[in-house]
Amino acid sequence: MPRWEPDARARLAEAALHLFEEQGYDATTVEDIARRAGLTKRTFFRYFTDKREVLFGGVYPEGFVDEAVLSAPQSAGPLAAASRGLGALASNIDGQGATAARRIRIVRASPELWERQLIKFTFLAEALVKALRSRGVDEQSAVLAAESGIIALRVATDRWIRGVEGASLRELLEESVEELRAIASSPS
Amino acid sequence: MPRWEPDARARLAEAALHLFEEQGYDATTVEDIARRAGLTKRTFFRYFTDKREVLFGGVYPEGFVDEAVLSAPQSAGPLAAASRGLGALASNIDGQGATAARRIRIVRASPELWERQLIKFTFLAEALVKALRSRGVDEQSAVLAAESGIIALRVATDRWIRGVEGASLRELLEESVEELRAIASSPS
DNA sequence: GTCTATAGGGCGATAGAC
DNA sequence: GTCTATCGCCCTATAGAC
Repeated sequence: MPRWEPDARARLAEAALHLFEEQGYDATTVEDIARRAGLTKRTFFRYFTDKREVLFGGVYPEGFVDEAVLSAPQSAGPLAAASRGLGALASNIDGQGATAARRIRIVRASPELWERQLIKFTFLAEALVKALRSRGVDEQSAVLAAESGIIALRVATDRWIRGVEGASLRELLEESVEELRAIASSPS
Repeated sequence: MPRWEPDARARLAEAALHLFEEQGYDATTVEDIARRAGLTKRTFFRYFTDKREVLFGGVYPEGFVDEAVLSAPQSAGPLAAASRGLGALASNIDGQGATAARRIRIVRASPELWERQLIKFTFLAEALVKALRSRGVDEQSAVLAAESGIIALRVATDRWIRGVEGASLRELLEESVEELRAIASSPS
């Protein structure tokens, strides 16, 4: 018998998800979360640097994109390569079942959490830029391609969350990227 | 004789700018700012909802974009119209002198402030989307054009802040938009 | 686990301006 | 008298230090 229940981190994350859904992010204190996970406030801050991180701390999407970007065909331009990377990420989210959608909905409901989400996108962009750079893309173009790709992902996520069509996030991403291309070649 | 010095809001903003530059955002408390402006902490929170807002609260860039977007020629596509709006904003920043650059540098130095900046970009995007919509652009395209334009502005701002070339933000924005168009038409 | 600094806000008191 | 900007006091929660 272990002295503590295992997976303190995961239990805290699940407790937070539940409480944020039930009573909202603001109305939930760190102590509430810790208690529900059978831990103390002090322990919460050992796992997460702040209250918001509990919704993001387990997810490191940067890991997925790297390989996918590098394995894109030589002929692929910067935006296509970036889309490859984001497509891998989208597939992963598609595979996570309902939890991912729950998380996203909570984040969208709170400005504070949305702020944090936006900065996470920045980290994702940095990872994409790094991968594109090692394909020989220049800095400026890499940043533009990475950030544009992420815009497409965000737009796709909007539609995915509303979820009327039942399409996968990955499919919706492809569509958004195509639309982005169309807009960028619209008359100036 | 008025009982209080006028312009409490502006005094607080200037005090914050000075102290953040001098000792950093984290090391500066709201009380420090208030004291320097000859006010109390409580009054600070009458003007700004939180500590970060003191760097953003005076700036409402959304106002500029609307007219510029609507006055773009009929022939202009969504991205061109969005760029018009952002160009008006860039010109305004160019005209603000050194204060704008000081603000941007402080914001870039603190992750917390950068988070807030990102959410302000979201508001700007919403304003752009609204203007584009009233030009008859569909929702999806409007979001993509607005967000892409803002990406171009961000990239341009990076270069402007480094400021080696001495070019105006407006000029750098035009260049970034052209580069964005090139990337979006790169092979898939 | 306790102790402390700070953010942020609720409410009422104050002291001019009108 | 009313109106309004500021202040004072009190409180909770976050976050981190010891």
